[in-house]
Amino acid sequence: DMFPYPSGEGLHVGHPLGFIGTDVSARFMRMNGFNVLHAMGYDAFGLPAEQFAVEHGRHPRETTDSNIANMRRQLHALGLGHDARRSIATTDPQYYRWTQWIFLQIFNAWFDEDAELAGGGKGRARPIDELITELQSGARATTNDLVPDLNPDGTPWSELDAATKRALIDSYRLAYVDEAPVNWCPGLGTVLANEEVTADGRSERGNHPVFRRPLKQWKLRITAYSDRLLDDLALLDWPESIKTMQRNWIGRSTGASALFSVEEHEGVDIEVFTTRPDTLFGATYMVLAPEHPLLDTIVPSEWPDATLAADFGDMPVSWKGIFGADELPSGAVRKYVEFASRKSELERQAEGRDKTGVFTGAFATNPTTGASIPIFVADYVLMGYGTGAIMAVPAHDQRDFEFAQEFDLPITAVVQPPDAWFASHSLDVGAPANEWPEAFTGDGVAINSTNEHVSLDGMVVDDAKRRITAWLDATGGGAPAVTTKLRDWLFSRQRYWGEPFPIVYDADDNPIALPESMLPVLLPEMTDFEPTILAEDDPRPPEPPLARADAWVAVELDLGDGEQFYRRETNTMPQWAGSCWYYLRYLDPTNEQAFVDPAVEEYWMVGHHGDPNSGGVDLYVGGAEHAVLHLLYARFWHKVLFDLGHVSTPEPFHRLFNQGMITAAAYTDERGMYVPAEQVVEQGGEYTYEGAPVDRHDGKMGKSLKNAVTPDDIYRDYGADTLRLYEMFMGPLDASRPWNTRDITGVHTLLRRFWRNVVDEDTGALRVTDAPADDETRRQLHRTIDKVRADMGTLEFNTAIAKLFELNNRLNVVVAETGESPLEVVEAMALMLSPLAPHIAEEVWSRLGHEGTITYEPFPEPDPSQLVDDEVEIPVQINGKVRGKVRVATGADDTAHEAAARADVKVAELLDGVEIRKVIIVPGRMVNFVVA
RNA sequence: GCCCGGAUGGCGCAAUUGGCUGACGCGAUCGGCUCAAAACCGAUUGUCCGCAAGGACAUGUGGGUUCGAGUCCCACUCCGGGCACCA
Repeated sequence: DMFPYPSGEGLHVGHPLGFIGTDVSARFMRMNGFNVLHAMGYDAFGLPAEQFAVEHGRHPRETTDSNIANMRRQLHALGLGHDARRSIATTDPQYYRWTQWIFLQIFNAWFDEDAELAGGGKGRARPIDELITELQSGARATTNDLVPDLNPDGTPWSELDAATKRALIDSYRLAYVDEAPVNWCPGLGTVLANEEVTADGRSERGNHPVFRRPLKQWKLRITAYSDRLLDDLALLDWPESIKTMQRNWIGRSTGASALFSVEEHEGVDIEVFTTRPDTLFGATYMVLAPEHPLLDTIVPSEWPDATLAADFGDMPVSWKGIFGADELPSGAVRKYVEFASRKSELERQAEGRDKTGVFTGAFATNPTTGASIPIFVADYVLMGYGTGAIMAVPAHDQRDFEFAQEFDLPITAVVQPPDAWFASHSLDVGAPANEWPEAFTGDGVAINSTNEHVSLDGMVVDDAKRRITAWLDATGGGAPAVTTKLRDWLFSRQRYWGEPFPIVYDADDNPIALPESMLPVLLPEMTDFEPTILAEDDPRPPEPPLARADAWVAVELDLGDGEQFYRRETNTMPQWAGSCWYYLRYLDPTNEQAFVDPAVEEYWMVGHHGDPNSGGVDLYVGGAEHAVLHLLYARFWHKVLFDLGHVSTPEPFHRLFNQGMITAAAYTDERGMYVPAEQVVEQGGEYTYEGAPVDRHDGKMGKSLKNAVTPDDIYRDYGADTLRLYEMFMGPLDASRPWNTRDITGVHTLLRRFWRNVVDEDTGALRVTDAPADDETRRQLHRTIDKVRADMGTLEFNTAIAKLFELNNRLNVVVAETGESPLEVVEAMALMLSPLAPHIAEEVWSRLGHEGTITYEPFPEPDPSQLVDDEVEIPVQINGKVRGKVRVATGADDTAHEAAARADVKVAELLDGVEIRKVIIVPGRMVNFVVA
């Protein structure tokens, strides 16, 4: 009858706040009658299987099951094991099958920008068959903005050849093969999505350098959904910071497009996007991205020294680029393009903002001024954003300003900065722009912006934008435009581990979807499944491990045209594919007829949280590190499934809660190297390691900082309940918290004292009485229930636990005085403790004589009559300083409050003989005398 | 550089959302129990002045609004996170 110490085995936990927080809130919700599906993360099973396999030189499939079993043991050790959880193994053939099935839905869909949405707005996915019908019937034009050169003349469908028809349809698909510059990471032997590359140009996993390289890869058309992904954030109960991150990542900008005609090339226009169309008159040159398709067209055979516009005088030598002044334009441009494409993101970063570029030899005409302006190619313009070309307005854009200084290009002010701006730069008011130290990007009045058709002069920026955009629109030289930073999602990886694509290629290299009946496509057994790691400068294309499985790659199938030979797609899907829909599979994990039964899906996903707007998972607890990865990708897949009628809510996760991480003190020596934290000695605020002083700072627990604390010792010495309770008591769940082992004794004491208030440890007998609690204890009990209930609902477990401490402290007093605990208090205590410390609560519950488990008992309800007091103590202030305290009856009027306050001896003394200017009374709160 | 958070005792953190700052826990100090230590139990614990009663000062810094500011406004400092040549 000693205190029970539930424990487990082999525990390694990186950041268990989320697991335990999820479990505690799930238990609480279930006790309140919610239906709870407890889905541990798809890859929450410790090491990702593939990484584990590579580190241990084993086949991933061998390791996954033991990996999951290991995680189960860990969860059990934390007291997280209970029957509501369901799990699915990522190796489950059914899971492969339905992931591939969803991919086929995406592949066989297109985005109709004009289709009405049920909830208002436009643009949704539709089956590709409907597109084909529209094309055949002529209801839809056969030109396609997605790939403009497929059928530029709009030749009718019936006159197109089969190859063009097929290419046209493929270009509409939400999943498509594209040859374009991608993030190539030789260190991992695979390509990566933009979201998986860090700001300093390295892979998020493994921290290897990443290079840009054109490769043929699968992409998903997430950009089609950028408006809805942005707008629907309003429906969600998510942390504002995550919403902001998604907004920034999608990066919608509004502005205008404008056409600049290329001189000497009849009918060739360069389209630019700008958020500052009001500065069009100040465009003194243009820049194309190194990958811009028009480069080939416009570069002349000779440098145009003779034809340079008068403004530029002799062409500066620097314009010919950094590879020698004797190059012809084509050579200079080609070498520059090569130079730019070979640079890694890391090198770009290291070079800072230094502007490089080459003059293409061609000129364009500024549509407002008619001036000839040179066209450059430079890598500060990115092909992936806007149109891959810009009009450069050096006076009002800092990047253009720096480039113009580097290359001696004219800088013309078309917005007048305020006088204060000139003053702050020690310039005379109205000084010409080529004397400025930086571009002026603020608001001001347009100048130098008049031609014979339009004038902006005198207008503020917003008015000028509207005016010039209207003029561009009217003349056909441009239009209002919206651009986003979001790019299509690069979806293929050169790894063994991952779902194979349900795609084969025919003799003409056309991708063909496998029929549903041929799913799942399983990975072949291979002995060598490691990715091909290439040197950074190796020109060979990356080879996926599956390409080496010859017998698997070549297949003979009947796909409608009789038996034919096909070649399987050898890339695999990224880890995100599975995590994009696992929450749906958890609803119905053993279903072999569908990825989820529609009735089951509707039961769990629709409107259980009382908010009809978004639906989806009621509460999703997870880390903020997935803000623009999993949480964006899953929203995208879910919306496609929604559009195609496979799920019934527009969003996957209604309420998102980001748990914090457990950090720990880490120490660095003089060289900045981490030293083992457990061997650091503290003495009088100074920290030393092997006698040498070290610096202390906080960091995420882990191997790299040498500061991991394994909870093994904690649950061995104190039990899993104590560990759970400690982690929930450390502070708010959404904040990262430093681990401090010695703080554990506090919560352990709470459990031990509660246990002793129920059980006599010497005899094992209950010390519980049916007699009612005294009035004060009972009032405190109901107040505690009220507060704990509220705090649990908002996931504020730390303050809920504080209240349980207080109630148990009261119980200590009662037991000390009477030798017994009132049953009503003990039962409520056990119930309130149950989500937080399930083992001890269950044990107490059972000892109290209850048959069933405490897990399904409803959470206690407060008695409202116990929550109100007859009297309340309030402070009496004089000039805002507390000078006394008085008791007033609940609901007393102002007069009674003032009378009570004046009756206080000390207050009366201080008020004696002074002029009272005003009396502020907040009933039930305070009385304040304002005196002279 | 831009966008989010945050800063309260020796420490982790509370504060009914403008109304008694520091709940609860850790640590520390003193005491009890003990041959002794651990465990356990009790008391004290924001700082300063004071024997005490009591008083003054205190929520990163400097201003402001208010009868009253940890909370609201303005300017700044530091810490954490995210983004970053996005036209």
